[in-house]
Amino acid sequence: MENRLRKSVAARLSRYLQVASQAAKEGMTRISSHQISLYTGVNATQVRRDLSSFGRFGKRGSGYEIEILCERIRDILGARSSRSVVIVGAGRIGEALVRSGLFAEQGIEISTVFDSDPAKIGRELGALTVRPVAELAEQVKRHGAVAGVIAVPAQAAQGVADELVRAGVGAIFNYSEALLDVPEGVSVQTLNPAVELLSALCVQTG
Amino acid sequence: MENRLRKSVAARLSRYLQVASQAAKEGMTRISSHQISLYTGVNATQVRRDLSSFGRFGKRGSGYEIEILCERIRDILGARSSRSVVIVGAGRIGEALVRSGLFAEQGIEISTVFDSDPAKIGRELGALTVRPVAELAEQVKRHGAVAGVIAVPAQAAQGVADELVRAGVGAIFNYSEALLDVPEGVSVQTLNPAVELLSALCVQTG
DNA sequence: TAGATTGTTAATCGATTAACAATC
DNA sequence: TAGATTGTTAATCGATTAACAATC
Repeated sequence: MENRLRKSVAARLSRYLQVASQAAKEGMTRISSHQISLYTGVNATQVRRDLSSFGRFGKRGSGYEIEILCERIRDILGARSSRSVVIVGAGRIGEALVRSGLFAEQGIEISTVFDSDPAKIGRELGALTVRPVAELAEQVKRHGAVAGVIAVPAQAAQGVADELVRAGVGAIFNYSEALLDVPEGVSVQTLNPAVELLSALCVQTG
Repeated sequence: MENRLRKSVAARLSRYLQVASQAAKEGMTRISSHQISLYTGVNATQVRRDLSSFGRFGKRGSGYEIEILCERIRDILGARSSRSVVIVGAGRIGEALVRSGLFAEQGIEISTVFDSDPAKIGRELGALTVRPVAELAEQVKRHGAVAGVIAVPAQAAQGVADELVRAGVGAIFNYSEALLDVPEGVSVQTLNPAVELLSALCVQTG
C-alpha cells in the first residue's frame, strides 16, 4: 500500500516534470497548479497536494518557479530512478524513443538499441549504434538495465520477451500487439500509440 | 458524473477488446477475467463487473468465449464510436498509427493523413495517400472527423492545433512535446511514447 | 491594497480488493 | 463429482472536487 501510493505519485511527478521542462523551453519562468492541470489532465488540487507533500516550494499568488520546480522534482525522482533501459527494435517506435530527449531529462539512460535486421545493425541512431540482438544478455548485464522495451513486430515479441527475462530485467514495456507471457515477478505493460489513442478517444468522445 | 463513469468504462472496454482481438489472432477461443487482467493491468474483479453490467455473457468455470466477447464489446462501444479521425504528420508516429490495424477493429476510421513536406505528399501509407496540410479544413469537414492527431515536430504543433480547432474538431491528441493552448471546449491529450514509458517506468521501478 | 494562487481540510466518488455463493 | 470461474456484495483505499484561510 505504502509502495503503491509512492508509485502513483512518482508517475504523476514524472508528468509534471515533463510539462515543466517543456514550459521552460518555451520561455516560461513560472507555472501554476492550474496550468499543470491543463497540460497533464491531473486535477489542480491533486497537483498541489503532490508537490506540497515534499515541501512548500510554491509561491502563493504566482505559482511555482519552473527552474526550482524542475530541480525539486528531479531530486525527488532521482532517488528512485537513474536507471538504464534497453530497446529492442530499431523501427519507427524504437527510433522515436531513442531520439526523444525526455529520458535524459529524467535521468534515465537508454543504454542500447538492438535489432535483428543485418541492414540496421551498425546504423547510428542519435548517440547510439544499433547492435545485434545476440548481444542482448551481455549488454543488459553490463549496463545493469532494469527494463526492456519491445518494439518489434508481434510475431517476434515473445522471443524477445524471453530473452529479456533470461537477461534479468524486471520490467518489460511492450509496444507490439502480442500478448506476452512472462514468469511471475516480471511486469509487462503494453503501451502502443494506437492502444493509448483508442482508449483516450473512448474517454473523450464517449 | 453519469457521463464520467461511462467514459472510464468505455476506455477499459476498449482495452479488453484489444486484448480479446489479439487473443483470437493467437488462436485462443476462451479467456478469463484473470487473463484479461494480466494483459491489461485492470483488476480482475473490475473486468468482471464492467462486463457483467452489460449482461451475463461469461461462462462460470470457463471464462468468456472470445468471439462472443468481441462481438458484445463492439456492440457496446459501437453505439458511441464509429468515428473518424485525421492525422497530421506522416513521420514515425503518424506512420505507426496509420499502419496499425487496431483502429479498424474498433470501428474508427483514420480518414486522412496530412504532411507539409512536399516530398511526403502523394506517398502511399497503407490504404491512404498523404495530403497537403492546406486541405485540412476541407477534409475534416468532408469526413466529419471528431478528433485530430498531431504528430509533427514541437515547433509546428501549435499551428496545427489552431487549424484543427478552426476546422471544428473537439478533441486533439498531441504526440509532440509542445504545450498546446486551445479554446475552452476543445480537449487536448498529450500522448507520446516517451511520456507514457517514463510514467510507467516510475510506476514499475519506483 | 487588490488579485491571485498556494497549502490544506472535508466530502464525495470511483477503483481495488477480498470473499463467496452460484454454476458451468 | 471436482475444479474453475463468473457475478455480486462489502470493506477499504486513493482520486476528485469544492472550499477557503494564508500569503505572495
